[in-house]
Amino acid sequence: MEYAIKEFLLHQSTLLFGTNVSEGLVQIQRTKKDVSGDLTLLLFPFVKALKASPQELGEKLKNALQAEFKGIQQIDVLGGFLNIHLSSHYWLHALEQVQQDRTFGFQEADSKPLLMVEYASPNTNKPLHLGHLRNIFLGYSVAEILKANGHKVIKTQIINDRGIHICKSMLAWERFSPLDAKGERETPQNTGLKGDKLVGKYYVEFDRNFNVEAKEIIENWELGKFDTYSEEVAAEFNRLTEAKTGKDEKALAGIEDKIKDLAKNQTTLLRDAKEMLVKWEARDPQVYLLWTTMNGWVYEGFDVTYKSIGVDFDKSYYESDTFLLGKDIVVDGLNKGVFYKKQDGSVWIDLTDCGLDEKLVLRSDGTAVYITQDIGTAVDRYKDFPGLNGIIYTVGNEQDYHFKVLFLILEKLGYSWAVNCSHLSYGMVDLPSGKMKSREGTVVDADDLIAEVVEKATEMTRERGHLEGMTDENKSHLFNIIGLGGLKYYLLKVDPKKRMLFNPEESIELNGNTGPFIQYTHARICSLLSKANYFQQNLSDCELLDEEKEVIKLLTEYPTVIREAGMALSPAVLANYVYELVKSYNHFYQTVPILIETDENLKAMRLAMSANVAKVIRSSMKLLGVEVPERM
RNA sequence: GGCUCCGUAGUUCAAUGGAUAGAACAAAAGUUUCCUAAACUUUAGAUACAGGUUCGAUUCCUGUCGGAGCUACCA
Repeated sequence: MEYAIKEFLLHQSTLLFGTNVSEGLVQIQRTKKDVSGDLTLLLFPFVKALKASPQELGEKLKNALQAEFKGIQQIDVLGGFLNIHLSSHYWLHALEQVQQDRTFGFQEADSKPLLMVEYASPNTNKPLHLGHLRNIFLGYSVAEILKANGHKVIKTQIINDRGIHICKSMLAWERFSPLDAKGERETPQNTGLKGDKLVGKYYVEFDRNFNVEAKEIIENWELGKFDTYSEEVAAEFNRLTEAKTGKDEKALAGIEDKIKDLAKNQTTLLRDAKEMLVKWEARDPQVYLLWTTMNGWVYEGFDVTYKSIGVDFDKSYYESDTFLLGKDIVVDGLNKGVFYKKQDGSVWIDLTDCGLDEKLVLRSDGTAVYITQDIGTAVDRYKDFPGLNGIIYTVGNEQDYHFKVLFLILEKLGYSWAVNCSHLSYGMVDLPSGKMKSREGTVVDADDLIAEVVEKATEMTRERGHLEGMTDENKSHLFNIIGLGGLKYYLLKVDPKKRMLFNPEESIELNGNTGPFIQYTHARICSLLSKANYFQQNLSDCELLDEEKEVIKLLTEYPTVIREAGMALSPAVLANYVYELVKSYNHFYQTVPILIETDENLKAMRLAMSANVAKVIRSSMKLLGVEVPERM
């Protein structure tokens, strides 16, 4: 309708206004909530272009539109707004269309180019935490939304399974893990610990011992024991004395940090970890075995977590396979003149013409840096998946700059697909106590959190749910989807780009703008439909109440919402939509009788409407990765 | 220092440059002879500050103040 009116105005513009109007002037939008009407045409843009008063214009357009469109029941001219009321007949027809469309809101599958969505991207030295959960839910949901928009999508993760941090937990396990009666060190089997938790424990253990050792070194330095004293340390201590006498507290803290860093570099633990990394790179059999064993534990642990939250990947990439990639591309780029070499042999790209800095792409010793690898992996992925038309990287916004640089480099190297790559950048998750810091132990563990929300859901559902006759298996599935649904919805309803606050109490709330609230409405509709023995049938003409029109109006917006969510890569758009739909349905449910309605036509229509609300709830929540129950 | 992002009710979040800035939570008051009260209905409460562009600004521009991030031959 919106489109038809626009076309009409454009085609008839000479007749109506006496002159041509450009497309941008015709602005039609949904009528604001507390104003009566369905569509609103803005008159302001014409006022300026045509030098006519809004009233005058409004009346003229009102008559023309009413004569042209049968679906228009009434038009109000209110200030600069022309509010169009559409007829019951029109809305009934719209509902019928929603009803008949089995994949309502979705575009034809595989009608759009192949995309890759990368998300999760864990390290194998630590278990997953709350920040990963936002990342994972977001990436998964965006992949689903893109599919709904007709794209073919490959879901992928890149696992950071190598590097000094991995060696740290390996070393700590070798050094500090106690031996059991059989002379074995701790394993997931003999401790019952989840593999990722066990490895994470030793990463922490490394850090603890390493700090102790660094502290001892500093104490020795302070005592004047100079055996490991370098000139640099001596210089820092001199500065420290100066700062102390000058009482410059800011400088003092800086110098102390610097000394700490120097001490850390002197520790045998770090030295040994570095040595281990060198051995790993040389494929030392013993180190390699330890590495594959411990990583294996971690993957088993991750799989448990992934399974519990219902996400999966079509392909996993491992940094141990990809960390050498990209060097040949750099050489290529050097020849093409995209990069340049400095005197020490390091390779750079000059991005100052794009308002950025110069950026290192290869170290002076010829080894790769992070971005080298990223260039290599991106190119590699296009080889793995012919026809790939873009990669979406779900990575925190602290890497905004990195991705800006990466995409620019790819573009400069002449890869045409670089323009289709995008960084799905999301904000940090803060706790009420402030930032999550692994060092301070304020990280919220993913498994713990999931267990907690499910437990809470169990408790609440036992209290007020309708569980009669359900098997234990069904019950535990229900508790699971309520708890998880609440958590997912809580993390997804906020605009991904924005930093958000995670309030543990709110995340398990059941009232208000929450997952369970939406799930509840779905369950209630299912119950209603089963009591009515509902089956789909054609609708007869009838007069609609405002409450009914409101709901149908929202239903018809679903396809647009999916498109918008896809363009913005934002599940939040969908979450806000489904919440609005549910609110307006609940209002209807509370005000208008359904089962006890005596007019069969009306009753049938209300049931049909309810069924389609349930359908859209199911569909949109699925795009968020949230299951909805039929009873709760 | 340079660059980027963010400042909306007590709190957490909404609002393609459009009407009286929406919700939720918390607070106060109500609604079960009726379809699941995990619901619904009321009440009270906000655009950091100062300019500018515009018929019209929470939205765009400039400045101030406040917060966060990036600015590694780390990943």
